Amino acid sequence: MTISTYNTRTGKKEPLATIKENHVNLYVCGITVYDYCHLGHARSTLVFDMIVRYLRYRGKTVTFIRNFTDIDDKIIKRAAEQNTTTEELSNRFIQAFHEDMISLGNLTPDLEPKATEHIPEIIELIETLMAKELAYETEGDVYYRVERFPHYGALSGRNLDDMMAGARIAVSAKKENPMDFALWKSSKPGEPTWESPWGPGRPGWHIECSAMSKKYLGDTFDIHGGGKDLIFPHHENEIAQSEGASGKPFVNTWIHHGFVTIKDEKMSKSLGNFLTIREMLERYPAEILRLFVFSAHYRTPLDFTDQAMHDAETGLDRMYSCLAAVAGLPQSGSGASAIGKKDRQKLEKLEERFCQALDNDFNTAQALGHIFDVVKTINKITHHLPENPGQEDLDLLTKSSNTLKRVGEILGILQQEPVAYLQAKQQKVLASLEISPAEIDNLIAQRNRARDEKNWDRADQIRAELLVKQIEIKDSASGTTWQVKI
RNA sequence: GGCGGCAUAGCCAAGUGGCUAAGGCAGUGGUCUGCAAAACCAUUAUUCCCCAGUUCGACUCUGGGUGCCGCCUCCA
Repeated sequence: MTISTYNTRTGKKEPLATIKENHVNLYVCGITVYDYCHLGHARSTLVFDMIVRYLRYRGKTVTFIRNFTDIDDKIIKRAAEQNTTTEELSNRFIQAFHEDMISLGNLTPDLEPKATEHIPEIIELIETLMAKELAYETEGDVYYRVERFPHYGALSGRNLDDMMAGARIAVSAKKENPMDFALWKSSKPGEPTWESPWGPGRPGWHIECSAMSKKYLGDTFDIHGGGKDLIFPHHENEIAQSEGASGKPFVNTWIHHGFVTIKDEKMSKSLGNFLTIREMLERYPAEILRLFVFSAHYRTPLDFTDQAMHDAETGLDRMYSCLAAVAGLPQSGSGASAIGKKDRQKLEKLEERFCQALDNDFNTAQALGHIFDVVKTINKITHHLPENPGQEDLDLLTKSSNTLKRVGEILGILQQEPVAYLQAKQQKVLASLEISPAEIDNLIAQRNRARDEKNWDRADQIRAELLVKQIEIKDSASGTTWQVKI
């Protein structure tokens, strides 16, 4: 089995070929740190978290780099507004980002380089471009000469003439061509600056990714990722910079994920229709958010609704209930096997089917379908298990439950103790209710007395009373149990 | 205007040139129960936006149309 990925560069799904066998060098564009991250950023980190986990699961070693852009116009502006330094501001939001990552349960990249810590590398790269006449200096600014780079626009499928026709580019007298972009910007008084051959200034937006990826991964590496909105101009410009300087191919595989939308509109800072990760996690546990994000393929838009979150939550409860049921089975039995061939196969093939789905361009939606399919099968089996089950069947159920947890780990779900998960959930809701367990037990005792007297009206009345307070009761041969209605 | 993507049941969402069009949520009928709940069983798209073409055969390929979204300015 080979892993195939959709490559933006070629526009096709293709087998993932790496430069070094069984090693993947991955560079993901991180955030510009001037504010809290929203759900769209969360999707980005979750998607690459899953990809890294899966590649490692499939036996590859992965060098995972995600940068911080900690100097740019927005940071300068925001710092001025808050009467602080760009350094303080960016450090504050890097810290916030790290907190968010921990809350989301994401792995930490192997390296999280910052632009401001790579100024010498950036200057060196610009000097190379200057020497090749791919860049020019005007009044302390340095621009990239896009007309000199023959493949400019190849990644995003545009050409310079079309883009100029679009004419949405602010024409600057300093530029030879309106499409030329800044590599180095001269600084205004009061702005953070670094010394350079072109005078005091700071790097442009795109150059740090070229400089840092080169430093840590070399001129050519395996996968470069980010949101679809980075294809143009950010990644296009990175290619122009890196390939212009090195003369070698920059990246073999480009992976771009889709946006999170609200009411089918892109969630973005400029539209103001965003929900920060923090706000989100106050409302829903991270595991539910992960399930929601992975319920759609990473390249399609993902529309956020409370209904969708509710669906994810119900689905997760279903998975944990299934795991809890298996955990509650006896350890041993001496009966005959009762699991049919078809069901047995379904359970045994889970891992294989899960991998097939993820091999196919990380199709998490399909993979989750297989998980639910197995959950359904396990539920069916446990429900029909005879009083003295077969040892073989018990072993298969335990094994399947472990497989569920193992594949769940790739998505960052199902890692809690199932019984504890369900209890914690009950308790959380219970804490917000206006009834104590003692009161509930008291009412159930009263109801059971009524039932013994066959006073069904009274019994039903108590049950209805409890239900109003979100308490559901279950009568069974071994007594009455209750749970919070979720 | 240029470039790209999407359109599958009430909602969400996979998928394939021909075998039953996954799965989740919601709904309905049944088993169980004093009645319920939970769980389980069954059931819910003769059909995949519309039109034309290619093909023995298309939802899947080609062309056209419609609608929605994104990028072209900062953006994950």
